[in-house]
Amino acid sequence: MSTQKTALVIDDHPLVARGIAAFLESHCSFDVVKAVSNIDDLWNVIDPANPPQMIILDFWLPDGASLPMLSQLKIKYPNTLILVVSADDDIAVQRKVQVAGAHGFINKQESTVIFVQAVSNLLSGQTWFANTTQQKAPNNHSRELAVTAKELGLTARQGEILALILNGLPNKRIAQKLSLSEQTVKEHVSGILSRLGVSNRIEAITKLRGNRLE
Amino acid sequence: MSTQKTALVIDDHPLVARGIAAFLESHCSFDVVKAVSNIDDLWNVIDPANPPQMIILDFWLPDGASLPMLSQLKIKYPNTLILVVSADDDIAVQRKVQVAGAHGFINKQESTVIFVQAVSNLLSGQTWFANTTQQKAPNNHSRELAVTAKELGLTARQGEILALILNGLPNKRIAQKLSLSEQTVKEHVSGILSRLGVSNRIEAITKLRGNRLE
DNA sequence: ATTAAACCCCTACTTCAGGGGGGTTCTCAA
DNA sequence: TTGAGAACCCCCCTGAAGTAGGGGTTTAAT
Repeated sequence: MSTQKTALVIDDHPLVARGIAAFLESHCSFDVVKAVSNIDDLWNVIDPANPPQMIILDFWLPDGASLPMLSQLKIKYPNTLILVVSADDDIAVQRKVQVAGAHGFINKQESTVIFVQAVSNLLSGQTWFANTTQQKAPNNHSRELAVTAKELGLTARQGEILALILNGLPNKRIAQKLSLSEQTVKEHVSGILSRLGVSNRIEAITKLRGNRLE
Repeated sequence: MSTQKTALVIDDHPLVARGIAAFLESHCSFDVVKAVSNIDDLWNVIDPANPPQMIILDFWLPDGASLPMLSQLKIKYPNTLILVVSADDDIAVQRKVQVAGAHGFINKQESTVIFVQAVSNLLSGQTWFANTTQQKAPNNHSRELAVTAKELGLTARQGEILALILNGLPNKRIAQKLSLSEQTVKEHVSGILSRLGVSNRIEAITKLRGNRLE
């Protein structure tokens, strides 16, 4: 139980909070994800002796309460990762939460795959903030639920193999289908797994569950 | 598959859409809940021969596209229930969607319990609008569904373990979680696999993808 | 009282998955 | 020209997954 990975979602819309929590539980390797919609509830839900590994915080809480709350969270639970989500893509908002000490900022319009990547980045000790110079391009082109190999940072071959993995094929059958040696398939699989930040194909499947590839 | 109960969630924020979909799958009696974030995708996702029982539609889509879309949906799929959700509680919004033919309207700030009630009301043929001539029928039939119950020939323990398998947990962690020996878990896994007619857990996951265990 | 089924544990054993070494080509860019 | 990256192949090794034996308990039904 000391190894329980827990997270907490704060959003003033209960349905959204519960929904994101459910998503995190099924896609991001958390054991328990709680959801709160009321700012007062927040402090009751957190166990001071065992704070969550990560808090997903909606930026647009009533009365602009999110930034002060962020500061309080940083003080009380300095080891908790804080990922701020927002519905608007004003770069000023990101800068605000960044200086306030959040570990990551992500737009609600981002695809779920990007969201999963952001979460795993934070979990591995990195941060997640949009680069103000580039960005923009990838997600405007619609089709949010369909994921391309490029969006995942995969090569064409890797994307091809990932599609077969997601269909449940073992390496041997992938090799037959693509006329490759099984060893070569393993190489590609290893590349895919490390790129996705998972440790085996099952995690890859459950992580990308609900998304179509290509 | 003709008895599959499906729903569709439309929200321009992918995470919210997927989150609500996950919530519906786990808390309402739907077998499959799809999520789309792009208006163009909507028409591709719907199978005209087998439209979803219910569509959850975010009111604040870009360019005010929700009302025209609502009308189109009513024409093409008159039997599909439409529940509109919105972040603001302007009564005028509700009136608009009501005259446009929606079966229900609910605020995102409502508790999840209310949301579940609204969904089951619609499913039972009633409507759900605030402030009008309707009363909150308190849980007329609480058929807590059977989304994908163990009634696929699995014992209680097997269902419990299958749920963990579908979340991507390896045998060792399943054993820890249930305080069992790893070997015992393997026994149950073997039982599950032969019962489901698959040869390994990956096939089980891909076979049951989209279904949620209780 | 006996049987059956669900549950639990053990020792093997085989196969697969994934990581670690080696390599080889080919292409593209500095 | 050199170098980097992608795609391909091979061998070895660890560990997980799954099967097949062997035990055992409890509970419910016959």
